[in-house]
Amino acid sequence: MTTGRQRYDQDSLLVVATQVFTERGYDGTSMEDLARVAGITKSSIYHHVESKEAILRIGLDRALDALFAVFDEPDASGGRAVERLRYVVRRTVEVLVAELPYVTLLLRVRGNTATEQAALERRRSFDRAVRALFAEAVADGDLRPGLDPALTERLVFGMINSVVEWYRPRSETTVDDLVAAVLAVVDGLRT
Amino acid sequence: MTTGRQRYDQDSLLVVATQVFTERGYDGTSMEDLARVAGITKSSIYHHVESKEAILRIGLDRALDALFAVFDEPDASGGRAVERLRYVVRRTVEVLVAELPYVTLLLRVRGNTATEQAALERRRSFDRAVRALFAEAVADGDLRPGLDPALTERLVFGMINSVVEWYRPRSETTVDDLVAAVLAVVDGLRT
DNA sequence: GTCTATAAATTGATAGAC
DNA sequence: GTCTATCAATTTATAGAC
Repeated sequence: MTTGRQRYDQDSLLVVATQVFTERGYDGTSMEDLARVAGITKSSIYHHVESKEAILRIGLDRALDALFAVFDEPDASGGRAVERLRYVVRRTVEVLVAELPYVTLLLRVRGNTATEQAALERRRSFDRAVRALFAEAVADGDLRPGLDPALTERLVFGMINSVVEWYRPRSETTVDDLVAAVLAVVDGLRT
Repeated sequence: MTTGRQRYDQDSLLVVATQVFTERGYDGTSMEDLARVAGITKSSIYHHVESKEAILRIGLDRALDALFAVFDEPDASGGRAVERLRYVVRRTVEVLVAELPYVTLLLRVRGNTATEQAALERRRSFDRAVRALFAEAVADGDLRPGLDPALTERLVFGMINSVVEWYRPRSETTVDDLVAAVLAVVDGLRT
């Protein structure tokens, strides 16, 4: 809390807006709600952003960019799919926590607008990439035989995504605890 | 599709309304949207239900009643917590699929109204009961030592709940496939 | 059980002053 | 960068006829 009245630019406004969208839902938040929380008027908000939907788009892109960046990271897995998979799982959890409000926003999108539909398509693209890793790890014989790669990917990443529903930074559970618990589940699927 | 015009009572209207709420979100659905999909006017809807929020309440109660009923079911687990836990996991997945639209509605509630807050409180109560089972199973030495019961419960039931995001009856994946895949993950945590 | 008509409030967004 | 004032459209809900 700084002394004196808050003054906004697009970035600082995005922080507040994403927070409110995450708490009440995008559709459940009116521009008036947003203005009240931000401590400015609706008009002032429109000075920084084109529309309510534009705020959503910026927030969603931030989450998606961060998630996709994981795939461009080099890792020391030595080419084994199951190790690459563990790396992607670990980093996805870390990104999810680091960008918690934005990833939460992303995971709650329903596809009601073109902006939301575009975000959902990028999400599906991410899932497909992870699914390929599961399939490869099963083919390598590193995950239990008979395990359905697509189904398992949905369950494991559904589990990871569910973290946004309860995890709060500064709680007793550290990110490393979280990563360890998630990897414990994944390792339970190994041969 | 029956011949002739659809005529509604509260139950048949609830089916349509829950479907639309689930697709677009409760806040993202207007009574006009609902009327259009149902093929009747807004006024007609108010003949069957008191308010938009009342529809939500009925749907949420249906999901919560079905989930809590699992705990009242007798099972042949012989008193061992880990077996009781497997039973609850299996039945929760089955109930989730059987009452898919209502459970989906429940899992998307944000707490914006008193109705939603009451539903969230009942959900937390369900989670506490499951968490106790995890704790007991760890204490019995039937789940990996060092495993955090509360954290693991959140991850496992987050995984289960995530099923509403993609599972559709009549798909290739049967309920039994789904239950088997979820139990495979749980069994990976056993000693 | 459904309709037309309408009310009262809220919504996303703009004009223009400071 | 923020404000007051305002708009047009939409929203939840009601009155009363058939």
